[in-house]
Amino acid sequence: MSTPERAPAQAGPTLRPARTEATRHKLFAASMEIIGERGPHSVTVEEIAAAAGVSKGSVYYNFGSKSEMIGQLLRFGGDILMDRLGRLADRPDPRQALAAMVGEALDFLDEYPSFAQLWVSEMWHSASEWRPTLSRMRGEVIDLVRAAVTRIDPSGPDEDLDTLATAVFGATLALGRDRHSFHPERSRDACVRAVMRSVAPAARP
Amino acid sequence: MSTPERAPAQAGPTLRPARTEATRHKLFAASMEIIGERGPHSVTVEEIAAAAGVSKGSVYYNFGSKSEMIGQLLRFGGDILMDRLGRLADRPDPRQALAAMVGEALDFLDEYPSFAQLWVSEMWHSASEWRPTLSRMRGEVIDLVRAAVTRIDPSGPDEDLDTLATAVFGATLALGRDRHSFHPERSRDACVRAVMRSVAPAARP
Amino acid sequence: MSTPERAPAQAGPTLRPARTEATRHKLFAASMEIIGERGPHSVTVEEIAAAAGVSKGSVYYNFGSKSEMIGQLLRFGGDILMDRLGRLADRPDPRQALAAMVGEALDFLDEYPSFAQLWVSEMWHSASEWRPTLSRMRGEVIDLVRAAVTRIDPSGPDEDLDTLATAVFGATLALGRDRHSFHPERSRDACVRAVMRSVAPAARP
Amino acid sequence: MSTPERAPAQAGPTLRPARTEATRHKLFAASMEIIGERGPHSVTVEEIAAAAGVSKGSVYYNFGSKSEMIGQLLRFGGDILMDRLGRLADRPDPRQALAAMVGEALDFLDEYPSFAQLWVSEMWHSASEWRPTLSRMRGEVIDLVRAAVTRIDPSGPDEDLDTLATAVFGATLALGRDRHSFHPERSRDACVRAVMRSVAPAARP
DNA sequence: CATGAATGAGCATTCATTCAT
DNA sequence: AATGAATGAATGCTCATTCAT
Repeated sequence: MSTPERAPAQAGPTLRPARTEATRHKLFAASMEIIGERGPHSVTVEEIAAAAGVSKGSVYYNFGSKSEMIGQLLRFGGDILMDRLGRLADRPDPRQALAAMVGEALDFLDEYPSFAQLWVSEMWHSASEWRPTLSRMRGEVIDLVRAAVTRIDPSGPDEDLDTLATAVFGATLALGRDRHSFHPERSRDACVRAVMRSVAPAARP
Repeated sequence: MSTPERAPAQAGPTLRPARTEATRHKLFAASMEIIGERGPHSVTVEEIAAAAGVSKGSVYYNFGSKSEMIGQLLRFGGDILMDRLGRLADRPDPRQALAAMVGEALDFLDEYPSFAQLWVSEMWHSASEWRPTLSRMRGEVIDLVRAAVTRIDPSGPDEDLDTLATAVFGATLALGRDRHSFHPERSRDACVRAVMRSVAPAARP
Repeated sequence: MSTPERAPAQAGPTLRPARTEATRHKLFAASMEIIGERGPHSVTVEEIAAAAGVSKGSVYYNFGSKSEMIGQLLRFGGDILMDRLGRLADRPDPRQALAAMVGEALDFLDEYPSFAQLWVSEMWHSASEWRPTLSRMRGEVIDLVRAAVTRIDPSGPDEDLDTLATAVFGATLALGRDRHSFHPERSRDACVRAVMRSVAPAARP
Repeated sequence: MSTPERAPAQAGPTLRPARTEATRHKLFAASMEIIGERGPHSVTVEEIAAAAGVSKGSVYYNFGSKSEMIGQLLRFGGDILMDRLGRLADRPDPRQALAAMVGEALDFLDEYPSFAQLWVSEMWHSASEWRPTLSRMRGEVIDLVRAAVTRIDPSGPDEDLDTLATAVFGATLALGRDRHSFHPERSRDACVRAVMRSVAPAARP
């Protein structure tokens, strides 16, 4: 809204927007660091600004409000995740593709624990200020997982595929957060194996 | 802390504690209703008191602080869940036992959506005020699930059983919340089936 | 709005409302003192609270907002003025009645200079937050003046009586403020005489 | 203060000052428009700059501060009024001269309602930032009116003439603002007549 | 001359908590 | 056992002002 659009990269005029962009990234980085750990309500704008090395006023100049800033942070993080998962979706072997995606998701949850925590906390909040963004993010990830799951076993009704994708998603999310909070010793591979059991080849009776 | 212990149910002296107990339950009920929807930080003590039909002072008389009140609310809800899951743990068929527990958990998440949301939001919060309670609750549920999972397939290392239990737990939680927020039409059975795939009989190659 | 209604004056239950009433009056008195002199925007809630000897929170407990408090202050002051003018309206001699009202108004402007300043500043502000209150106050005073003017000389169209009443009102207001700001030496009588010239007996040619 | 003095109108060097002058007038026009309506404190420098189509920095380059800018605006408006009234002062018939001035003043208040509002709001403010300017403006106008009034009826002490001039001034101001805010239908002539009653020929008993 | 990103002191408002009744 | 008026520390936000370009 109050976010000025950048001019195309050129000499001279580019310098100012670059300054804005730098401030914004510093704020994203600082927010990622501290918001998730303590929750969006417990972290003050002043803390975020200080952590980013800018003034409180800069937050408002660049984002307009604390809420809007967190909203853009969510989009920012969601784009990173989608980008990383998207690269793995078209591996030839469908089971390997899903395993790679689960592993990548675990890595992401590991690298951005604060973002992950924020996401889990807010995703199913019916009254979250960031519902639209959160809802879209969830949808995109679920779609990606369902596509991978469908390639493994296309039989069965669509609803079941969606349900299974949600189960895979939830298991991965829980394992990722659990590794951070309660079981840092648990290996990435063990987690991937546990999740992949739900798409194991069916037993032939 | 400042919560006075009730005298054993007797005539006369019992009347006052009964009044206290009533106030307490009204507060639990009102909190469950609104805290989960809007988050513990966004809800004020005044709102909770108003929703319960008591005065703000009553909250402090009965619980000592907002934080302590939410802590007791968490224990209250956790006890209900553990009680309901515990009854199903010793069914003869291990697979049926786990399926029953997953189903029961889904029912619980459905009946207490606000509690469920509060739990998901706070469980992996490293700086949550209610970490000890939350941590214990998570541990108890995971233990129950791991026991059920172990009865189905005791082979493999302990860590893998724990990991699998966590995956089952996460999948169930995600499906329960998702039914509330995004897919109210999804059937309980479909969710149970999806979760149970991770403990499906292994394929014989 | 958030202003709790007082119980009828009785022993016991009356104490609490009395406390509220006392706080409110202290705040009115303090506001009268400082808001007019420096303008509503330049005075902070903290200053008002400090001047009244209460805490900042009390302002919000009792009035809900700074704006609402000033609105009630305007009503409070307007009621005093109307009450004082109203008592003089029915004097037998119409010219004496108007002169008394002008004099009383000058006294009022003298006793409550801050209220007077606030009134002059905001009365014709098209975007004032207190437009409705201000508009009603102006209407009531003008009505009173017009009635007095009409008793002196009922001839002529209604519009002219209204216009004349406004002229009398404006002249009185200006003289009252001018005495405060620029001419403290100017006598009350001289002011009344100047205003009364506009309702002087017409010359017989 | 930081306002650079313009070079005398010459070719070449005049271009830049012309640009400055244009910016300045755009800012005066925009300020007149919005400051009166919403009050000097409620309007931000950003809004004024945006309304004038210049940058915020330009305001500071041209005026040094918001306060100084409003001060110059007041002088600007005051000069226009004095200029217009001054032209009418020496009409042969003294009563016609005053009537013409009152009418002209009403026209001015009509054409510059925002300036008028700002003036009324601040003129009697004991702590106004623009006291000196405001005080001088008031003095000049009152002097003009008193001169006109004196020509009509030179008898009586000086104080009474001053008082009468203030009454005429106040009545005119109130009628002018009232026409803008509450009675747009009221005719200019009716207002002039009402004001002129205070200098009507005295009745011969 | 002009711009606009950045600043930080200042302010209205919120809300958990206290305590006299 | 309960109440509600009062508190004040904490916080989101505003806005006049600065300055590098």
